[in-house]
Amino acid sequence: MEFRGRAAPDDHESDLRRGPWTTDEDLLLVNYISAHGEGRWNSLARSAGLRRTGKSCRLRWLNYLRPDVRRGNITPEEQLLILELHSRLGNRWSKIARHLPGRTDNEIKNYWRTRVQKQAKQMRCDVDSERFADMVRSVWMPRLAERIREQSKLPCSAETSGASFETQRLSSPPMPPPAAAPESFASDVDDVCGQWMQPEQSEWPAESMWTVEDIIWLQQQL
DNA sequence: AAACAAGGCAACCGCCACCGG
DNA sequence: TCCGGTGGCGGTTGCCTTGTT
Repeated sequence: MEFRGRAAPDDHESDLRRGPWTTDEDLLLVNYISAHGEGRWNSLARSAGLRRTGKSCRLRWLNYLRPDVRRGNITPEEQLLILELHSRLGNRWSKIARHLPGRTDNEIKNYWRTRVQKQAKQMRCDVDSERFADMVRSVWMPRLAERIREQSKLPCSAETSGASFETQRLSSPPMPPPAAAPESFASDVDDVCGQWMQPEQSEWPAESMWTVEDIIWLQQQL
């Protein structure tokens, strides 16, 4: 993947580079960490011959170069989990990320700030409002769970479905019906909800860490 | 085809907590 | 106790891509 994001010239004052990482820098960092391990980021940066701050190296490694980083679409299960955890933890992105193996706090934060806040905006309400939180709990999350369950019932091909989907326990009780929502608002949700989940439909995940039951259990812990 | 707007996301910034000397 | 170094975290920025006019 090519590099994007803020571009900045070399920092001539401190001889430190900023901005997008080059392939060579990535290689230096990966090779150094595979040989010596991670940690002590400032000295690591110097020892590896990188003209970067320790912070920059750490961020690059954690968010991009780490071998177990998952990239690509946030799956519906992950969406549901993010909504669930955010309702309990708020903007504690790193804590949320710990429940989604391979996802970084940065990625989850970006997801929230782009996708979720966009939907809140379309519904003309504040993303931090109780009204939006209610709608997420009572409409979007049950719908996501329903969609996940529907997808899991589809015939599974080797290409499109991983083993964890096939082994999902489908005898879980149905989700409780959504709580009553103001009618006009609910119709807004109908419009928006489809758009929200649409991008994921064409690329169903090859595997999922969480079953529907896991997520329902999480909801019941509320 | 060109211009413009909006979205996505990598990377940076500032603050804070922790730790060892 | 103080202080500097380090790492973690949430918020923000700004470039590139994609969609729209």
